[in-house]
Amino acid sequence: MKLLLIHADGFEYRVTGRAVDMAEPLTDDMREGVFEEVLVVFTTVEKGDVEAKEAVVGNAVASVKEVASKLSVGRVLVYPYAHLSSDLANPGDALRVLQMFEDALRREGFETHRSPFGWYKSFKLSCKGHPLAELSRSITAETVEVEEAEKPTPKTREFHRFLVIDIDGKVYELDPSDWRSCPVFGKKDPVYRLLAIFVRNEVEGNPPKKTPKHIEYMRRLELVDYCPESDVGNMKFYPNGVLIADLVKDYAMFKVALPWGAMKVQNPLIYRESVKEIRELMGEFHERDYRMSYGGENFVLRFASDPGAFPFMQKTLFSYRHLPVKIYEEVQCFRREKSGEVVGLRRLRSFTMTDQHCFCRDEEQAKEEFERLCLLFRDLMNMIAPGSWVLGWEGVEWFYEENKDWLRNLTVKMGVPAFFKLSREMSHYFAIKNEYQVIGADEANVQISTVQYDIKNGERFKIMYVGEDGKKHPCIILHASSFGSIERTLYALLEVAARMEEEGRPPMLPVWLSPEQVRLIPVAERHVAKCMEIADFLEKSRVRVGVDDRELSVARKVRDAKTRWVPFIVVVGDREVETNRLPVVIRDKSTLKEDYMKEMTVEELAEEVRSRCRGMPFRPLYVPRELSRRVTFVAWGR
RNA sequence: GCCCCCGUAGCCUAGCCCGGUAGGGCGUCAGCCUUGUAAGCUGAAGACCGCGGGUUCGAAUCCCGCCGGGGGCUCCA
Repeated sequence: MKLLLIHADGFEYRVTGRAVDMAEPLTDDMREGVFEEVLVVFTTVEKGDVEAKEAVVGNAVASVKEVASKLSVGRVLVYPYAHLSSDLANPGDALRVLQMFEDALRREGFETHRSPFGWYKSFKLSCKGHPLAELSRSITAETVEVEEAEKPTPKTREFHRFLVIDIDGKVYELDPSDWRSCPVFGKKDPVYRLLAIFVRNEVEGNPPKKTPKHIEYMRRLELVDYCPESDVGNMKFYPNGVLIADLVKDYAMFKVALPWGAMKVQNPLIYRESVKEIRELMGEFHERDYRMSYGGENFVLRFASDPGAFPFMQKTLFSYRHLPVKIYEEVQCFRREKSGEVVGLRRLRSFTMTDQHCFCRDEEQAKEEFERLCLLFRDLMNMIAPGSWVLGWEGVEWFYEENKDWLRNLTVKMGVPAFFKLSREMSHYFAIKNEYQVIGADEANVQISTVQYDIKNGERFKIMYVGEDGKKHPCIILHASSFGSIERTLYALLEVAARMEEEGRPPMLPVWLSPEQVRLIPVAERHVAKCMEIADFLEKSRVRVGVDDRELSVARKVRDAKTRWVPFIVVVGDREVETNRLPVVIRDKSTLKEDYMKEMTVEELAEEVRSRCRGMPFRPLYVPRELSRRVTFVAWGR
C-alpha cells in the first residue's frame, strides 16, 4: 500500500464521472466534500496488500497516527488514488481494503472521511507547505518504510570533496560520512575542538540549539534590544551598543580599509527595480526584499553591498595603471528573512556590513590582494574573538588544484586550521571564498569576515579597466567583508563571553570594546571627589571610566559593576585617599569564584588598561560618567 | 513560511486547569542609614492581565483571529 499524506489548510472535491465499472454506489453526501485543517491521505492499494490486509491496514493506521499526532490534526480524509503504484490490486479488493482502513481510522478516534472509489473527481488542495506537510509512506504487512517527500537536503549536496588544511600545511582529505576518524581532530589544541564543531555543523547540520545566551546579555548590558514598533529583526541600539558598533566600524575603517588602501564611498539605500543591474542582482531572492512603490515605480531597499558598488564602479573610469582599485563602504542592508528565522542577533532583517571591493587586473594581482585581505582579517578575528574562530572555505575544485600550494601557505600564515568544501562546477560568481567562523557557547558557527574571489561579475556587470592596448578588459573582483554584519559580530562577542562563563571565567568583552573600562566606587560620599579626580586622569589617558556616586552600599555597587562586566573595578575610601594606591579587581585574571586584586597607582592602572587596547580604536564614554546621572534603558529584575 | 510553547506594573513572576476584574519580589520615588569588594532599613506610587472579537449575568482565566517573543523545521545572494 502506498500513502501520500498532505497536511492541508483546505481540501475540496467533486465527483465528475464514473471511472471504473466496479465503482462503488454513490450516496448524495459522497458527491462532494469540503474540509478544513485536514490530513489528506491519498491511498493506493496494491496487489500484495490483499492477502495480509489486516496487517497492512494496521500498519497504515499506525503510520497515519504518527503523522497526525506530530501535526496535531484530528481530521483525516482517505482519498483513493490509483497513481502511486503500477501494481494495483483489483478494484473490488481495493475498495474493501479502503473501507477497512477508513473504519480502523475512525476507531482510533479520528474524524474520518472517505471520498468515493471508482469515480473521477476534481479536487482543490491547499497544502500548508511546512517540512512535514508532504510525506509519503510505503506500507507492507511487516514494515513501515519512512520516506519523507521533502527530504532534508544534506548541507553537503553541492560539494563532492572535503578536506582540512592544518596550520603546518598538512592536508587531510575527509570522508563526510566518517569525518570524525580523521587524525586532525585528535590533536590537543582547543582550536581543533572548534574545528570539529564547525565541520560537524557543515557536514551533518547544526545540532539542536540551546537558548542563545546573547539575548539576555544584549539586554542586560543595555547594548541592543528588540523594537516592536519596527518590523521584526530591526533592532534598537542603546548608547553602549552604539559605542561598540562605532568602535567596530572604526576598526574596519582605520585598521583595515584605509591601511589596505581603500577609498571610502557611500551609496544610497533605495534602488530602482527598473534598472537592469538591480534586477539581476535581486535575482531569485526577490521575495526577501523590502519593496515599495511610488508614483508607478518600484523600489527596493538595499539588500547587499553590490547594488551600490557595481553601478558605482561601472561608471568609474580607470586604467591598468590605477589597478588595483579599492573601495570601502559601510552598508546598511535589508532582507526580509522569514519571521521564524529571526532570533536575537543571530539573523536580522536589517544589519550593517563593512564591505570592501578590490578590482584587479589579473590573477597575480588578485591573489596578492586576496592574501593581504586574509591576513588583515586574521588580525581582526584575533582582536574580537581570540582563540574562538576557525576558517571555512568553499570553492571549485579546479581552482583549488591549480592553487593548492598557495592555499596551503596561506593557511600556515593564518595560523588557524581550515576546512575546505569543493564542488565540481562553479555554482556562484566566486571561484573560491573563505569565511571566518566564530564558535560560541551555543556551538553554532557565526560567519564574521569573508573574502571572495570573483571571476564572473567583472564581465557580467561590465566593470572594466582600460588596458595597455587601449581596450577594455573585465576586472577580477575581490569581495571582502571585514564584518559581514556588525550585529552578528556583537552576537559572536556575546556568545564567546557565554563560553567563558561556562568555563568558569567571568564573561566579558575585549577591553577595547568594553563600554566602560574602569568603574570607580567611592566608599562614602566624601570619597566621590577623589574618584572624580582619578577619573579625570584616566580619561586623559583615553580610558572610559564611570564613577558610582550613588548612595548605596559598597557591596551593592561592586555587584552592579560586576554584572555589567566592567573589566577593572576600584573601591576608593579613606585608605586610598591617603596612600594613593588603588586596589584594582582585574576581571580577565579573576575566576567566577575568586577575584584577582592588585594594588597599583593611577598611572599603572592607566597603563594596565592601555596594554590591552594597544593599537585599537578609542572612543569616549557615550553615557554620563556618574552612575547617578544614568537612566535605566532595560530594567532587569532579579 | 510552517509546527510547538509563551505574553500579568519598567523587569521577574503567583493566579488560568476548575470564570466572580489581581498577590509577591526587584527596580523607581520619598525618608532613614554614611556605608570597605556580588543585594542595608521603612514607606509610597505604579496593571485597559499583549491587541481585537466571541461565549457568559460576569473573562487574566474558556473559544477564535491578530501582534510580539522563544524553541524547532526549512532557508541563508
